[in-house]
Amino acid sequence: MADLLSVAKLAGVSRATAARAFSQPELLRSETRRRVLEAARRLAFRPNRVAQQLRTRSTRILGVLVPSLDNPVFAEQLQAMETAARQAGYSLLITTTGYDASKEAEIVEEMLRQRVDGLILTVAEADSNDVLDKLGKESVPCLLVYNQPANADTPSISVDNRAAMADATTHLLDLGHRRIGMIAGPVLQSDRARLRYEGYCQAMRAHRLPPLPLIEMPRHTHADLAVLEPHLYGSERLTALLCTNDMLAISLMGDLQRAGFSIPADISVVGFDGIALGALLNPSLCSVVQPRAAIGQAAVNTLLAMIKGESPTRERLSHALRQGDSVGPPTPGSAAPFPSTSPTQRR
Amino acid sequence: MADLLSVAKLAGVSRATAARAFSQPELLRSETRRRVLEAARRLAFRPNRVAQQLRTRSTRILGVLVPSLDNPVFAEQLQAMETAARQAGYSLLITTTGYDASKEAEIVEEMLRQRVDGLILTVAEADSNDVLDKLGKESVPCLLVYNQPANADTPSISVDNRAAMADATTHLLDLGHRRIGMIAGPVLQSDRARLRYEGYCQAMRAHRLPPLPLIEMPRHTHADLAVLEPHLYGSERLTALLCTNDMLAISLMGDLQRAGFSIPADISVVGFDGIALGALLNPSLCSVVQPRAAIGQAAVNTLLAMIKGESPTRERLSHALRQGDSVGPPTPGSAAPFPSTSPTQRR
DNA sequence: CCGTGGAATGATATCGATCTCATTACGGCA
DNA sequence: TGCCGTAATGAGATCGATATCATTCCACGG
Repeated sequence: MADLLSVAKLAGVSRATAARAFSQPELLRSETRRRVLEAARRLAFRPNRVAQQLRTRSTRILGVLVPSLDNPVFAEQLQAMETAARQAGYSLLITTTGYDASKEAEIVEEMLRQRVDGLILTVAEADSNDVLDKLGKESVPCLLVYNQPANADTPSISVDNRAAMADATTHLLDLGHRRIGMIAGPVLQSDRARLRYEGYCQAMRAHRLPPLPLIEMPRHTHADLAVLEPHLYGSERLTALLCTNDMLAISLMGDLQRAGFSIPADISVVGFDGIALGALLNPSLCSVVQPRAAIGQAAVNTLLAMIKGESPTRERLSHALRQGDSVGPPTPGSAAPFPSTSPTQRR
Repeated sequence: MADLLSVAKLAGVSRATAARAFSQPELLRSETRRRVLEAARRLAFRPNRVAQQLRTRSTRILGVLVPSLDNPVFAEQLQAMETAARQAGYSLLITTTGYDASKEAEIVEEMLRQRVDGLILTVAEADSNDVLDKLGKESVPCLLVYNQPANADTPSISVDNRAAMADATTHLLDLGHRRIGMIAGPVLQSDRARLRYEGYCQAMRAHRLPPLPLIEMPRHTHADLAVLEPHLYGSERLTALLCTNDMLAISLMGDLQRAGFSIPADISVVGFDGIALGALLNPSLCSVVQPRAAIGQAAVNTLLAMIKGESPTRERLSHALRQGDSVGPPTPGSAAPFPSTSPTQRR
C-alpha cells in the first residue's frame, strides 16, 4: 500500500509535513495541506495504525474477556461496550474462556502482548485470582465487570449481587412462599453465584426460615431436572425456585412445563440477569435485572477514564426486580404430590 | 517494559540471537538459549506484538462485522469463531453496525487501517454493496457470512436461505395449513429476508396457493402485534406465521399468547436461525436451524485458508428444520373470529 | 597443522508512522 | 534595505521487533 512517504513525495513535501496534514492540519498552509490530501487521495493512502501504535505506544484497543458469548447477558453487554468504545475511537479485542477459569491467564497474557490500552474482565473468581494479582503489578488499567470482589484492589462494576438476590427472595416470601430453593451452575467456579446464594440465605433468615442448601446444576446455562427431582414432589416440595441466571431459569421453565408443572401455579421461577428474551416469553420471566447496557457503557467509560489517568472507582449499579408471570403466590393444595397431568406439554 | 534489546544485553548476546530464542530456538546452542530465556524471565519480558506486526506485515487479527450482538444468532456464531481463531493463534476485532448499513463502510475502513489479516462480514446487502466492491480491489481476504450474494464475487458461507424457508413452508403445508403468512424486519435492509420470502413464495406456488404479501415489522428483532392484527381475526385469518428470525418469532409467540391466542392450536409459529433458547421454550420453537457454530468455525477456517493463499470457495452449509411444539395442524373451527378469552395470559 | 564447511552468532537495514529539534520562509518594522 | 520573530517545513532519531547477509566458531579430514 501507499505509505506516508510516497504521499509526501507526490505532494513534494517531507514526511513530517505529510503527517501533519492529518494530525495537525492547522499547522500547514492551506495550499500545502490541500496538496498532501490530494496526493493521499490519489494514492488511496490508508494510515497504518500498527505503525502509529508502535510509535505512540498506544493501540486504542481495549481487551475484553467474558465467559461466553452464548449467554446473552454477556453478548448484550458487549454490544453496549462496542458502541461506546467505537464512539470514543477505540476498538475491542474480544475473547472468551468458555467458563474455563484456567484459560484466563493465557488469554490475558496474549492481550497484554497485543499492548491493549486497558482490560475489561469478567472472571470466575475475583478474589484470590492470580491473574488479577499479576495485573495489579502491571501498569495496564484493568476493570472487572459483573465480578464483585470482596477484598480485591481491582476496580469493578457490578450490581450488589447479595442484595439483589435478597430482594428477589423477599419478593417470594412476601407472596407467601416458604419452601424456596435456589439452583446454580457449577458453583465453585463463580463468585457471583456464591454472593447471590448469600443474599438468599440472608433473606430467608430475616424471615426466620432456614435457608435450603444450594442445588447445583452440572452446567452453567442449562437446567437438569433429574438433579432437581427430589425437591419437586411430596409434602416438602418447593413452591418457588431462584436461579443464578436467566438461561438456567428459562431452560428450567421449559423442562418443568414439559414435565407437567404449571408455572406459576405449581411452582414459581425467578431468574437473574434480566436478558431481553426473558420478558418476551410466556409466562414472562420474573428476573433480577442487571442493567447490561448501562454496565457495558459504564465499563468502557470508566476504563477510558482510568487510561487517562483518573483514579478508579468501584461502582455499584442498581439492580431492579422485573416482575413476571413466572411468579405467583403459592397455591397450597394445587399440586398433588405427583403432577396430575401426564408429563407432556400442558397449556 | 523490558524489550528484546535489554534481554539480549542481560544475556550477553545480540538482539538477533535473543529474538531467535523465541522464533527459532533450534538454531541456538542450548546453553545460549537457556541464558536468553532466563534473562527474559528475570526482566518479565513480554514480546511486543505491535512491533512484530509492523515488521512482519501480519497482525494475526481477523476483523469481524455483524449487525448486532443482541441477536443470539450472531453471538453464538461469534463464540465459535473466537474459539476457532484463538486455536489458530488469531484474535478477533469485533464490530457491530446495529443493523445500520450506512456504518459498514467506515467500520470496514477502520479495520483495514488496523491491518487485519482478513475480514468476516455479515452485511445488509451482499449484492450491489459498494463496500464489497471496494474490498474486491483490495488484497485483503474477505468472507461473507449468512449473506448469500447472487452475483457477487465475494466468497460466502451460508445456508440456502431460499430452500430453507421453502422447506419450512412445505412443512406447514403438509400439516394442512393454507393461510400462511410471513413476517420480517425492515426488509429493504436484508438480502437474507428477501431470499427467505422467495422460498416461501416458491413453496406456496408449488402447492397452487397464492403467496401472501410479506408483513413488515418496524424492528428487526421484535414483533409488533398492531401491524399484524388485520391478519389474525376473521374468516381469512392466518393459521400459521413464518418469521425471518427467531427473536421475531419468540417475541411474537409471547405477544400472541398474552393476547389470548393458543399456540399452536390457534396459530402456528415458525422461526428461523435455530438459536439455542428456542428449544428451551414452552412451547418449543419450531425453527429452521442454521448451524451457527459450524458456520462460525467454517468461516474462520476458510478465511485462514484464503490468507494462506488458497482460492476461496463459496460454501452452502445445510440447514435443518427443528420440529417444535409451536407448530401443529390447523384446527379449522377452534378459534373464533375473535379470541374467546380476555387478552390476558392464558395457560 | 591448516583449510574447510556447516553451525552459531552478530551487524544493520527495515516496517511506517511520530516526535523533537533545526532550519527556512516570510511579513512587519526600523 | 536589513533585521527579527513567528509561521511553516524539513532532517533524523525512534518505537521494538524481524530479516538478510556477514562473520566467527569449531570440529574434522587431509
